[in-house]
Amino acid sequence: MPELPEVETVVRELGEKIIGKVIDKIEENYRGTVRCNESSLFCLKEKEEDYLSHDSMVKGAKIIGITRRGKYIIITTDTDYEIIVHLRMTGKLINSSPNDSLKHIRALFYFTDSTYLIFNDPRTFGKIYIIPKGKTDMVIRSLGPEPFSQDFSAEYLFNRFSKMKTTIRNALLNQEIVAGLGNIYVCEILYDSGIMFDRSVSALSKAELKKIVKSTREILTEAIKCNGTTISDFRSVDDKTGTFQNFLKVYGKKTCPQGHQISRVKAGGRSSYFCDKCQK
DNA sequence: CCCCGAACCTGACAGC
DNA sequence: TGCTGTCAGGTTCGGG
Repeated sequence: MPELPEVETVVRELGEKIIGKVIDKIEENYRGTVRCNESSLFCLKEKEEDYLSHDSMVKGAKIIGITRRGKYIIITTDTDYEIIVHLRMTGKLINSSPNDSLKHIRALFYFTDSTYLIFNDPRTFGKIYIIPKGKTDMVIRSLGPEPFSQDFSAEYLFNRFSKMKTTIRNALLNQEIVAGLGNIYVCEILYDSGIMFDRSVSALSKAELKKIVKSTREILTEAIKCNGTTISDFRSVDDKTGTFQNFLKVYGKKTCPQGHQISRVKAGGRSSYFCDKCQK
């Protein structure tokens, strides 16, 4: 469930359920999922000597808030620590008891009221970070502006793009430029903007950048209303699915709404879908 | 310094 | 049926 609208949906739904609960412990079922050592927080593979017990950091912590920054979920507590979750490709937070349908539980929150929060993640890319308050910036420091903030504007993009030599697709996927976009929404945004994915950023006009900013906000707004996009659903019983996949115009499609053939190329290691008639 | 491909993993699916 | 190859919503690392 990985791009901004999906993360936003998780945050909204989870907030109602877990705020006020007190953590008894967080169990790690797959080594490296729960990170609390600052020196190895972001390492792809946690080294044996970096492993640190987090038991004392979370025991008795009361959850007082849950918010989002980019694709990161930030759970605040009444202790000196915050819990930050990144779902990566296949991570899911599920507010239910462990059961046989959840075959890839990588971490498990035990609450004092005998309920659970399950972190299920087949591909094991997802991570849970336990970080002292105030050091949260370590995780999030490099993120660009939120798409809905004033800071994300045509003017901003124009300034940043002037020094960059990459494509608009790669730039929008870069979380340091703007936080929260992923492959699906970038494809949709560029189609809606009428801009070809491989255009060089420094060659884009202010009018085109304005269109990108507008399309980004419109598409994300609609997707959030739909509770996000659900693709290739190997989902479990009680995690709800989004419906924005019904409104996708190019991602995973054969033809665009104008009836033109959709093309697909590998770019930056992943598929880019586009219409060469609608996008220039 | 910037950029891209590989790496980190498991599962689904198409084709033979 | 069972094998092989490809693909998947993300980020980090290392080589060019």
